[in-house]
Order: sequence, then C-alpha cells, then structure tokens
Amino acid sequence: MAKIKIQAAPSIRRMPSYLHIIKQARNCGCEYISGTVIAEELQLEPIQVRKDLAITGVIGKPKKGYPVKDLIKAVELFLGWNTHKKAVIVGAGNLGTALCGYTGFREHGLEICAAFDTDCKKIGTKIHGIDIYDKNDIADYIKKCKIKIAILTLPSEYAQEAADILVKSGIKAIWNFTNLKITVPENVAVQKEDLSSGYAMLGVMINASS
Amino acid sequence: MAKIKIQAAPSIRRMPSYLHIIKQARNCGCEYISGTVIAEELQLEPIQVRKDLAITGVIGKPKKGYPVKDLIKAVELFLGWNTHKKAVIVGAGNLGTALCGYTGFREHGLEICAAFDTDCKKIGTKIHGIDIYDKNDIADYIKKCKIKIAILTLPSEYAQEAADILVKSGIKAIWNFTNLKITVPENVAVQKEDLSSGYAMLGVMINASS
DNA sequence: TAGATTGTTAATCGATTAACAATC
DNA sequence: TAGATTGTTAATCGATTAACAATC
Repeated sequence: MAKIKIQAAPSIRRMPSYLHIIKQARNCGCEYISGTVIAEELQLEPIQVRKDLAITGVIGKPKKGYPVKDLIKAVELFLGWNTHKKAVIVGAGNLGTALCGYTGFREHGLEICAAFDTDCKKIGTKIHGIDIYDKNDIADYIKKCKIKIAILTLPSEYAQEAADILVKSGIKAIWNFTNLKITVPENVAVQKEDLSSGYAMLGVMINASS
Repeated sequence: MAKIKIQAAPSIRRMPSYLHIIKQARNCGCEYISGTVIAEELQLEPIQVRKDLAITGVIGKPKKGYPVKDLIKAVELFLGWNTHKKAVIVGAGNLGTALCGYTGFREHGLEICAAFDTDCKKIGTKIHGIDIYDKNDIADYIKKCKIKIAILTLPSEYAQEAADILVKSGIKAIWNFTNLKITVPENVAVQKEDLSSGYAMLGVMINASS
C-alpha cells in the first residue's frame, strides 16, 4: 500500500465549517445554499468555497446555489463522517478525560468505546460514562472489538511505545495529541494535533501587535 | 493599527518542535546542533529547517551548526515565550478544565490566573489549583489584573458575546477553542484552534487507506 | 430577459525544494 | 586539506485568487 499522502489539506480542514453552515441552512428549511452565502458567513472568498465544494463532486445550480441535502450527504461522505467508527482513548489524563466528555464526535460517527490508563486509581472507574481499563489489556481489547482508531493522549515519552503496541494490535489510524512525531508503518494513518503550534502562532501575533 | 496578518505561518508552527529538539541537545551538553540533525529527528528536509531557523536571525557555523544556547534564546524571543503573560480561561467545561491542568504553558511564559463559568456549582471552587469565578465578574477581573490573553473554551453559541465583553475589557489576544469564527477589532489577535478540522483530516485519511 | 451564481481556465502568490558557492 | 554544513539564489510545487463564459 502506498504512503498515505493527502492532497488539498487546507480544503479538507475547511469542510467541517462548511458543513456546520450548511446544516444550519437545512434546519432553516433552505433547499439551496450558495457559495457566496457560505463565504460571507465564514469571512472567506466565494471562489474558495466553490473550489472546495467542487472536491465533493456536488453540482451547483447557477443562480440558486448547491442543493442543501445533497451537499450535506456529499461532504459527510467525503469526510467519512457517515460511517460508524469505534475508537479507544490511550491515556486518561486531562486531555483524554476532556475528549471522553466531548459529545461532538459521536454526531460525526466516532464512538469512544473505552479508555486505557496505567493509574490504578483510575482503572475500573468511568469518566463521562466511558470505562477505564488497564493499559496492559489494550492489545486484547483492540483485537476483540476490532477497533481501528486510537486517540493518543498520554505523556509524550510513552507515545512511540504505545503506538507500536497499537499498530501491532490492528489499529489503522492514530489521532496523536502528544507533541512527539511517532513512526508507524505506511498503511497506518496519523493525524497530529499540536497545541503548541497554535500557542506559537498566538505568541507571534502578540509580538507583532505590540 | 494594521490588521494582524502573519507571514510564514507554517514555519512558525514548526518552531516549537525545533525548540523541543534543541533543548534536548542542550540538556545533553551539546554546544552546537546542525539543521541536518534536527531535520532527521523530525523527519523533515534539512533545507526546510535551515530556512525556518533563518527567520529567527541566528547565524550558524558551517560544519558545526547553530549555537544551541543562542538558538534557544532566539526561538523563544521570536515566539514571545521568554516573557511572562497572564491569561484567563473563559468556560470551565471539559476542555477548559483540561487546559487548566496542562502545565506545559507555564514553561512557555503563560500563567493561567483564573477561570470563569456560569455554573453556580463550579463558581468558588478550584480546578487544578485555579480559582473559578462568576462569569459576570470577568470584565472587572481583566481590568483589575490587566489580563491581555483570554482562552475561549465555552459553548460556541456564547463565543461572540463573550468575545465582545473580553475585547471591551482590554483583552488583546484570544485563543479560540470554539468552532465559531469570532469577529473582533483589527488590533485584537485571534488564534483559532479547531479539533474538527483535525478530525476531518483523520476521516479523509481513513477513507483513502481503505 | 436580466442578473446572480456556477464551474473552468489562467494568473498570482507563497511555501517548499533544489542547486551550489562560501566557509570553517 | 577535505568535507560537512551554512545561507543564498533559483526552480518547483501547490494553494489561492482573478477573470469570464455558461446557465438557470
């Protein structure tokens, strides 16, 4: 299998905000929504919205815009948000706990089935209704429940070690919230989420404005 | 004041990972570190590391690399991580709580002074040692303590309303964790952090790999 | 019809990568 | 000296923006 290389990442990243607006339109009973309207709402250029939406394959109608229902379906299909997916949380610390409590993922097809930790005090308890198990049992659990997605929220120093176990157990996608780059086989997708890079942007902006 | 428009955002976003590596080198007693070594560690191209580091103004030595101590100072200066900054958390829910407990910011100059919420049960208590106050008192607090940074972790529907109050109270930078784009005056910096865009990337990668 | 909006093709812009002389 | 590494200049690549014909 070829290395997963995603084209048009900036466009993909904008999709959720489009989806949000389009769903609002649907809830207002609109049948069509124009790229112009979406752009205005998000303070973007209309041409950028049109280019992005073209990726999903939906055909708009001149003068009216895009058919709302079709567009929602197409964006969700494109993002894979229409299919049910099971995930585990690896590391039930601050961030892991917060993600367990975040209900937004479920609306987009992601079910968090379990969390794993090394802390005896946490093991056996629940956070936000999600069971916390012993991290040593993670391989068995992933195999048994055929989990394909893991959310890495443990201390960075254990990230690679955990990733190796996850991959060996059959995980195909890792959402990496640690600040280390992990090494995985070609056929495993990794999405790195990096708070410190956002904080860096904030810092530079503050520098620039003062 | 001109609209804050940041050049070279991708370079800025990579700086924290460089800094991490460089600090490791310092802790190992290295006096110099080459762009080649940093690149290898992060699986980047050496030329990209050199170009990025050039932004900070540090001059490297052919054959040796960059002076570690100077480089750390320069990157921290560039990111504004060398100066002490005070911030408040607006919305002590899941994410707000997680950020209160995250100690990493303090190392980079950010002190979270207080959190604000509307929930009577939370007001008056502490999370991770940080006081939670009534959201109605936020304007007074910001003015009194001369806070310039606010971290927005409340439900999206209150984001704009809160932002307006923050700006009026003197906040100059907002780290926006809601999924709405907020509108602020030109001289206020906003850094939007968007989990759903990362989740979108993950979804597309999973689609692509199966 | 007139006019708003789409989708295509071309132009611009910025970021990444390549090539290579300078240098310690 | 030889060779690794820097920093500069140029080339490539991809994303954004502009222009405009097509169309409902």
